[in-house]
Amino acid sequence: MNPADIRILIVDDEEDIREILEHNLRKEGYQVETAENGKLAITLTRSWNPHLILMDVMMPEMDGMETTREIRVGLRNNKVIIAFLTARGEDYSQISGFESGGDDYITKPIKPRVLISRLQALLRRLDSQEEMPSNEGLRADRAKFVVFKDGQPLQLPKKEFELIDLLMSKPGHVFTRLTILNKVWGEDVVVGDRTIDVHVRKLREKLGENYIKTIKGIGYKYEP
Amino acid sequence: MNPADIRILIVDDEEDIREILEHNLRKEGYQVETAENGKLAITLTRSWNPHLILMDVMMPEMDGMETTREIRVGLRNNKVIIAFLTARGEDYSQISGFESGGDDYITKPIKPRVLISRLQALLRRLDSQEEMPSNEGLRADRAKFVVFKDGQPLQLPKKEFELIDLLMSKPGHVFTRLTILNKVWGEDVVVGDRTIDVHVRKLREKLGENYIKTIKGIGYKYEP
DNA sequence: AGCGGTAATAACGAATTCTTAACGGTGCGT
DNA sequence: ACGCACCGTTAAGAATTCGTTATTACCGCT
Repeated sequence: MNPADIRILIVDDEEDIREILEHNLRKEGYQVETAENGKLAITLTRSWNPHLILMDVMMPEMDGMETTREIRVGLRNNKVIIAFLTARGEDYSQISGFESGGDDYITKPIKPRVLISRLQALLRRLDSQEEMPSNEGLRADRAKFVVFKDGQPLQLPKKEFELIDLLMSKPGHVFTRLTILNKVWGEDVVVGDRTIDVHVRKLREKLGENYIKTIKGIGYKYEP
Repeated sequence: MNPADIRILIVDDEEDIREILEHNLRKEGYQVETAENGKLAITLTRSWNPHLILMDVMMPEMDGMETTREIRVGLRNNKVIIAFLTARGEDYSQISGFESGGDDYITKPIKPRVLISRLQALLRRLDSQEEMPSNEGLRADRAKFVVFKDGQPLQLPKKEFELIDLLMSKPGHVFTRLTILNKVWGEDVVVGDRTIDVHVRKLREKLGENYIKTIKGIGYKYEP
């Protein structure tokens, strides 16, 4: 995949580190954003949907592990790769983070050339996974409750957004009406039979007829 | 994926290391083989086709980098994940091995619990690659409610899908009409005698005549 | 209270899917 | 050759499911 199509998010509380990393990664052609704390990282992850996150383990308030967990549970489309940054001295026991969803770790001090190599190795798995949310077609932004259609932002009402977001979380996957009701409306909310249809109708009006497909007798699915 | 289905190859010239690693990985349920040099590693890789290789970087004669290159060029189905073992002191410049196809590295001394975590992280990418499109014959995808015929997706109505899905769940197995009625229509649903036949007819129309076979007096079966 | 926007429902029509019924064919035993 | 049991095929109409519109209820805001 082209570096220019890859979004990397740097999360570190030290400004120096952020700048060094950002500079080196930009030099390679990647898209780069930075966050100085876990909260910002989560927001940016939701809205910007990076392919890879470089996450400092040691941070005040919310550390890398916690941030990682938040990101993993909050994200529907759970494909982001997370690489931890650790000081060389730190004990490896920290790296239980792998069990909370981290994918690799990199020790400081960081040598730029080595970093690039590692990242390329990590990013290789993106290639094998093809289907990455790109700017074509639709993209949902959970932080802003906005859906981008061919780059154009579209403000959607809550229910409509949650519905399309659910469908888009697994492209091609068919969600039964029951599942949709449980996830979007809640476990024990009772609504009429035609409610889902009406929301689908409005989504198709706004997004176009070709994204949501009806599977009669089963439910609906999203296809790119 | 189940540990018992995963093959891990250990490549190291030191017998102690090999034994420690082998013991720990077997304890987790993995299949394990060992090789004491690069040549043996290549042979074993070709014949045994491991999912993951733990490769020592420093070895006499053929080192880990060279072995890796050999394996990468020689293998057709190039899915094997290679993790390097390096002494903590060694310089990272060694890790140009990433560019020769390595996927990760792990520093010695090795702590078993950390190792297992790392491997699980690496092996995750195997899971995400699940669906290997075997383009021959039919494949039913319950998640997408779609049947693939020679790679072409086919949308089937609910009953038809459930019927072919049932038959395909045990290729070659004969399902009696009664069993089919219970599983597809439900325990206490009463339908006419010809209902199944009609659905079989439609399936044969759409999929071809050669997949569903009639066993007179008994029922139907699917054969690939 | 009035307004703007969202959410849910009802009612009807349209489309698809399912079932049935009727008839035809095949094989087997007598 | 005949009857019987079983399956195949077709077409028609039930039954289910979905789409659409209009209407009402709701909620937050000014």
